[in-house]
Amino acid sequence: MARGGGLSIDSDPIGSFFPHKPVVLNSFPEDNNTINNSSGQHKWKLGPNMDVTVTRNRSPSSSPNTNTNTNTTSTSTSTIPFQVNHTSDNKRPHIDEMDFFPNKTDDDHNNGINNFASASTSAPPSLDHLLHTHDHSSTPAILELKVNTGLNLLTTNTGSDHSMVDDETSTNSEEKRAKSEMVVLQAELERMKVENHKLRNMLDQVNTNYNALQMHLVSLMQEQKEEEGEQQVFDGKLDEEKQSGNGALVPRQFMDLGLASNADNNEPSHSSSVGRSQDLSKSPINNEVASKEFDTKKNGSVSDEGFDQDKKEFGRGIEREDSPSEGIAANSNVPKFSPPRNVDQAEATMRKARVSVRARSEAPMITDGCQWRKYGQKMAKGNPCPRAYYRCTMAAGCPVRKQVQRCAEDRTILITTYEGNHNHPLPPAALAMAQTTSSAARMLLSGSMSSADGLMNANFLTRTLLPCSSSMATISASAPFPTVTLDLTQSPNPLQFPKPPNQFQIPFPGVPQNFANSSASLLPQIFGQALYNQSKFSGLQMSQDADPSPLSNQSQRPPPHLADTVSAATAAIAADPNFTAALAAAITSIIGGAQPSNSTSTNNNGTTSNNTSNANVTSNNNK
DNA sequence: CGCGTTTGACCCGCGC
DNA sequence: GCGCGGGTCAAACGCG
Repeated sequence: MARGGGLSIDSDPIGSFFPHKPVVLNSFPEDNNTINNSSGQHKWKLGPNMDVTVTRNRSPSSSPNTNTNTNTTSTSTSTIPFQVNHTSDNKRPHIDEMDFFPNKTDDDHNNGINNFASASTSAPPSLDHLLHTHDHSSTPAILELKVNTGLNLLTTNTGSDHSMVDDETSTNSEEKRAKSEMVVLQAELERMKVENHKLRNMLDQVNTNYNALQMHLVSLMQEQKEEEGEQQVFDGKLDEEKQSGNGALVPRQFMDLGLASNADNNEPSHSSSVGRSQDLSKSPINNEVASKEFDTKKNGSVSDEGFDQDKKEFGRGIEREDSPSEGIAANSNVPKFSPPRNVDQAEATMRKARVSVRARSEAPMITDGCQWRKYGQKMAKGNPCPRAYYRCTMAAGCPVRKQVQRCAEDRTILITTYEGNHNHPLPPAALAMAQTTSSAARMLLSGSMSSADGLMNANFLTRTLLPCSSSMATISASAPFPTVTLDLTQSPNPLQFPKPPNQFQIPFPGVPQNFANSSASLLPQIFGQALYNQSKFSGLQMSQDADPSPLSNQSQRPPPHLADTVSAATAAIAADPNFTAALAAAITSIIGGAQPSNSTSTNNNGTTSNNTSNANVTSNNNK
């Protein structure tokens, strides 16, 4: 292939791999997906068409249930069949026994009660689990539960009764002793039943409260986001004028795949960096420290325990200039509840967090409202489709990058992986995707704190987002890059709405335009809100609620009808047989704009954003 | 000529 | 130490 050439016919290998051939749906394409499957993963079914994969950066020994994946990976893979009852929030779903707190550190143990509190706040199912697994109490949380149940008292009583019985055995018959024991055991059983009943009631109440709060918060978020979006559309030109006039950036909205609460967003000089020294040299306003320099200094300058290990653990590419004292806690107005070490770990995790969006599209790239410049392309192992690397060019030195690759199994699926934090305001057209990915990243952070959280988050996500439809979230906190995958490719119910097996669905023929528009506008918000909401609930994220991100700045307003919104969205999803195609197009349409692709897929309803950079459509379109 | 893409080379981390 | 794979660089190149 000849070099260069912006519009050469064969300049887009990614697009060229689109086969226009039959696609097998619902075959759990992640099995061979190089992005989702790059390392050890936990997979489980969350529903009829609901597969969630959790991959965690842990030592191989931390995964007790190890199955070999189809791909040869360096980390172990665990598959956990996991059925979740979506129909009842207050009913106890039967969850197979899992270790929600594997490999807890002493610090975690010391905060067991807090963990338990956060767990109960973020995901009620964990309580169910605790109830089921209290016999295996290896964590303070479970021990605490035991104490509350009064089981210890029962045990004591049993012991004393035993002694009484033993005293009587010298004078009474063996039968009397047996009877006494039986009475004691029956009494104990009754007590346990009462305790169990109480606990169940407590659980129900907690669930109820949780759901109420959950809905309330999501509704608040929803309302606020809508308001904010309008406000930003309105203010867009003003901000631009300010920037051009004063030369000072007025942060309006940042796409934040990292810690949104970090003040980095307001100070690009403190933003996390995925760039390298060469990039920095090109960027006059970029204050990022070159990664190589950092690498040479890090051992000396970074004394925080565990950080170096984190660097190794997450592989190369963790480039942060912030001292460990900076970041979440330092920039947060909320006191830290977690040990600094955990914060650092989480921070390192977030700085590496990636959000991957899987969507069906023939277009070479999803138009997400940002401007991207392609800087590389590589053949990735296990995927005949090349992976393209793009860098955000909306602002000099913006560290955000994305990778675009087609799924090996289903080349109609375009996998876009975002990494890094924008150091510049985003156009309104980019907000939807930015907020979605940002929220997903936050969720990933919360999920990365422990595998338990990951499970709970995924569970929460599916329960909250789409209680009656397919799962779209994959948590892949894998080494080296923890990733949240938003899977927009699966139809909600393949049995109800079987896809035409041999064709790629063009989004809008046959799809009511209003659906395309409505669902397109709803889904990213739902994703973002739910994900964000989830993250706010969980563990470490609780300690950084002083989130400077626009989402967190939202004023508290009366809760609107979020339930209506969600239900409307899910209904729309469920009602549309072309769900996946429409959804793929939805993203492109909602975020901005004109999909310049000349392909037959996506969004061509002419919805263009007048203020968007519609970037990316480049020569890659054809191929 | 500027801008963006292409693509081989290079760097780095990791596993053996 | 070596090879592999992911990620990035930057010169070459084409288009407008």
